[in-house]
Amino acid sequence: MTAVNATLEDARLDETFAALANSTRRAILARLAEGEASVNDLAAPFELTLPAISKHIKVLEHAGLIIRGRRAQFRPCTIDGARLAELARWAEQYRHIWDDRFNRMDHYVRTLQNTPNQKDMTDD
Amino acid sequence: MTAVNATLEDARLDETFAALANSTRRAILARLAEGEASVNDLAAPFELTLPAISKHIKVLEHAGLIIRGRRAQFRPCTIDGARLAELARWAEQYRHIWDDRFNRMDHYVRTLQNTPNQKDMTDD
DNA sequence: TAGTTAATTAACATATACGGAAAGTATGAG
DNA sequence: CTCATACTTTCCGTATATGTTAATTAACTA
Repeated sequence: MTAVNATLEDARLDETFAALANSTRRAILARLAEGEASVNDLAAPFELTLPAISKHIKVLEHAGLIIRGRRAQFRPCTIDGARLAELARWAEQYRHIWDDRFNRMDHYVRTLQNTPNQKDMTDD
Repeated sequence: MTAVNATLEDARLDETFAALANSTRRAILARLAEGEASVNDLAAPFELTLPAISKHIKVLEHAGLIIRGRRAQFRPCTIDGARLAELARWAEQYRHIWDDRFNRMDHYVRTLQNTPNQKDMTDD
């Protein structure tokens, strides 16, 4: 049930992960973490053409990772943390896999659940 | 300089994010967080064919998110937390963007340093 | 108005992703 | 050896991603 139906959050995570699966876009995001920047500002460090950067920015915007403004002929970009927060929460859900302290706690909880003092396991 | 050269970690993050940019693969990972499973076990909840699942598993394995064993004709899959930890660390780097407490601290530090957050864009 | 700057869109080439069907491999069981 | 089970690989179609160059739009500037 849960595994076959794609939820709204699934679709959003698809887009977030896909947007971040490119080092140019991650570098753009890193730059925007230091503050607002124009498309030309963002393009400067790269060996790519402006249209290429423009498209990367479009991907980041569509994924909700950045917000775009207007000032004269400039389209200033700002980072938006909401999707990054969602991503961090997603990763945190696996903390017990990679964090030894949580790993031990997880094992402790499992041990408690297997104690024959509980009613709910229908073992026979 | 930093922005144009792709590092080893960049390539690894590319692969990690790309592997996770698919809800089927994330669901497989979620299942494996509960413990080891065979390919058929993993395929059961989906409406996809076995070859499709097999390929998804291959992507997860190549991205280093899971490890595969051998037991008779079974190829049991296990989750590996290293890349997820790397991902969590990557996201944490942006915590000051989305966490208000850190945001205020960030602002306080900037104020102390008297460092302007933005470049001058000749507003008037 | 003509020109400059900022950025996007269009058209195109190439590569990769994702899915199915069919065939192939590997191990265990009779 | 033969069959069943558990997967993987190959082939193929379709869709999306990433980059280029050339053309276009939008807004300021002289």
